[in-house]
Order: sequence, then structure tokens, then C-alpha cells
Amino acid sequence: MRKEKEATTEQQILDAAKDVFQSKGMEGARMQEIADVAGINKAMLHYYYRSKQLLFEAVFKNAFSLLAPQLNIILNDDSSIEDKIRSFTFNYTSFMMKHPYLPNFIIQELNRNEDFVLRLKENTGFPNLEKFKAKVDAEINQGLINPIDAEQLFVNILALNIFPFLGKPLVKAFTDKDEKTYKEFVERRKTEVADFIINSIKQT
Amino acid sequence: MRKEKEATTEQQILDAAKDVFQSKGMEGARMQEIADVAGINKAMLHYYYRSKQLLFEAVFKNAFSLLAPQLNIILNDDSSIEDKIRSFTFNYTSFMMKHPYLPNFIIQELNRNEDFVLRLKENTGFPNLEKFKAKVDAEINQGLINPIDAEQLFVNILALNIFPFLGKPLVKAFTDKDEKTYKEFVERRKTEVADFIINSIKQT
DNA sequence: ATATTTACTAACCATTTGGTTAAACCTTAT
DNA sequence: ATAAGGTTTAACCAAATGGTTAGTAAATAT
Repeated sequence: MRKEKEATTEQQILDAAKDVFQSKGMEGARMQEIADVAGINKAMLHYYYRSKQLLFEAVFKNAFSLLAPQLNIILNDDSSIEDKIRSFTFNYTSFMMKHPYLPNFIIQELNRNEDFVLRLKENTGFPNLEKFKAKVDAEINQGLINPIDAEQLFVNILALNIFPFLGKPLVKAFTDKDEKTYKEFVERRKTEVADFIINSIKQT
Repeated sequence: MRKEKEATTEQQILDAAKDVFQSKGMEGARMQEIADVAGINKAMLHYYYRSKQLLFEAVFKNAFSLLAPQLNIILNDDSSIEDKIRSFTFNYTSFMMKHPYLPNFIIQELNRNEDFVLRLKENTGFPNLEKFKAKVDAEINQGLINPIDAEQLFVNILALNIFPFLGKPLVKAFTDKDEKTYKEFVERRKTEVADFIINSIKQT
């Protein structure tokens, strides 16, 4: 029974750490709180992860590895730009509605520590824009979409999809929405945002 | 000379606090560091601002009051939607290039403490969407722009303008840019983003 | 001049926090 | 059974942190 227990304790810690770190950030999180949420002794955190920093990094890598595949939807498949945009917008928004703290957590910690991003890039599987750029340029040459810089387009796509989660309190405040109508608002964006982008880049 | 000294010390503290809080956040900031940056004794922070919390709130209100007028450009003037979008995009991006930590600071702290946004709304001058909505609906009825939900459009405008600053490390990583080319990239967005939005909502 | 208020400082304090340790507790192999 | 090795806990520790205090220096009022 050792293996089972070991796995569950280690995983319990990671789950608890995810909750606490994602809602309070690295500095705001307390090791004692993580232990309490996990329902175990604080010393166990150090037994399995050595230090707060390493536990944090485990959580962060985990979070980022959830995000990267989402980006590959748009960057590395072979469909048309329009299809890429529609499927990414739909999938990404669906995914984020299930993990609402994720974008903020990642952005916040990347801003806090520039080195993090460098270490991430060294890891294999860090999203790469080349294929997307080539496809955009090809479709422009074919006259399928209006001329636009691929990088600008990509940032626009990210912006429109991520911002409603990053800026949730702002969005709620500006539009006077409660939690339920906020969710409906975001739900509508699954198609609204794709239409908005495609409207802009498609010749008519 | 009392008045002068008093003013400068108090202001020195606020300036130092702004720097430290905006780059490290409420939890990450240290009172001692703020004192060091201000070049004064730590006890003075408490003498003028009583507690870390109150000093933080002073900084936050200050930051937010810089932002609100930017939003009024788009919300409360009488020009056409197209002009609103062009001037807001240009002004907001110019402004943020001068205060790059601001958006992140605000978003981060609003996410950390939902009550903050409630207190902000109680203050007069919190941006209101009504006039913008009316103008959008009017232009739709006049056939000047395509049908679109005004709130979705507003969030799109915010997203496209704010995200490049919020997600600076991500943008830099994805597009392989150094500080200089990142700035050029953002600079181009002053017109690029407006074109992108207007392209989407204008009939052709 | 002198009393009084205001601005400022060095030293100190209580609490919190990440981290350690030594011993107890299981589980399993021999 | 028991030795061994991994797992868990309570108690503890040193450093850091926000905040206080008592007293000094400087300005202003009387």
C-alpha cells in the first residue's frame, strides 16, 4: 500500500498548493495554509518538495503544461486560419471557464520573474509561431484574408480570448454583471470573438 | 519651510511606494524596501500612512485615478464610434508605454481583493457604459456599423489595448522580441488595433 | 527666550513564516 | 519476529516583518 499512499499524499499537496498559489500568488501563499488545505502536516511539504520555491515551480510547470496544448490548436494544425481561429476561441474559452485562475496565475508570475519565461523556453514544447506565420502569409497571398502582420493577429487572438479572464473583476464592474451573467457573457464569446476576428480579416 | 518638507517627504514615500508596490505587489512589497527607496526611516511610513494597508490603498487609488480619465475618452465624448476607437487606442497605448506597470498592478490587486472594486464603484467617476451603448446602438440603427453587442465590443476594445501590457512577457516570448522590438511592436498597435476593430465592425 | 507642536530616528517588540529535527509509525522484505 | 526503510508528526528555530515607542531635532507660536 506504500505506493498508493505516497502518490496520494504527494498529489494532495500538489492539489492544495495549486489552489492556494493560484488564488494568492507566490508571496501571498502560506505553507501552513497549503498544509491545512491538504489536511496534512506542514513538514510533509518539505519532505516531498524541499522548499516553497520548488513546490511553487511544480505547480507552475503543471499549470503551464495545461496551457501549451491549447496553443498548439492554433499554431500547429493544418486547417485554415478561419478554422484555427474558430476552434481555438471555442476550446480556449471552454477550457478557461473550467480553470478560471489559470491565466491570471501565469501572467502574474511571469511578470514577477522574467527568468521564468526563459526557463520555459528552454523546455521543449514551448509554442512556436513559425507555422502560423507561414499559413497567414500564404492565405494573404491567395487573397483569402486581408493583409495583416501575423504576429499582430496572433496577439489580437490571444488578447480577445484571455482578457475576459484576466480582467474578470474589471469586466464585471464595467458591465454590472453578477457571477451568472458574467458567465453567460463569456459563454457567448466562444463564437462572438471568432466572428469578430474573422470579420476583420476576411475580404467581403 | 514646514509645509514644503512635509509635502516632499509624504510625496517621496508615495513615489517610492508606487515603485515597490507596482513591481512586487502588496504581499511582495516590504516596508523596509519602500523606506530605503524613499531614503527615509521606516517609521516615517507609519507616521504618514499608519499601516502598510493604508499606504497601499493610497498608491492604488492614485493609480486608478490615472486610468479612469483614459476610459472617459471612449465612454463619454460625443464623437463617432470610429473616432472613439481611434483616439482611445492611440491615447491609451501612448499612456501605457509611459506607465507599463500600471495595468498589471491594477488587475492583479483587483483579482486579489474583490471588495476593492466595490469600493471603487462607490466613488464618483467610476466609468459608466450607458452613453457608449446608446451610441453604438444608434450607429447600428443608422447602418453605420454592423450589429454587435456594445458590451462585447467594449471588452474587445479593452482586451486588444490592455493585453499587450498585461501579457508583455508572454508576447515577448512568443514573438522572440527583445525590449526594443517589443516597443516597436506595441508602437505599431496604436493604429493597427484601431484598424483591426473598425475593419470588423464597419460594413464594406 | 521659551514653550509647544511637528518631523524624524534608532532601538525595540511580538508575530509570522519557511524550514529543521528527532522521534514515532507503518509497511515490507528477510 | 524483526530489521530496514520510507512516511508522518509535534515541537522547535532563526530570520524577517509590520508595527511601536521613547526620545531627539527642528520649526512655530507666545
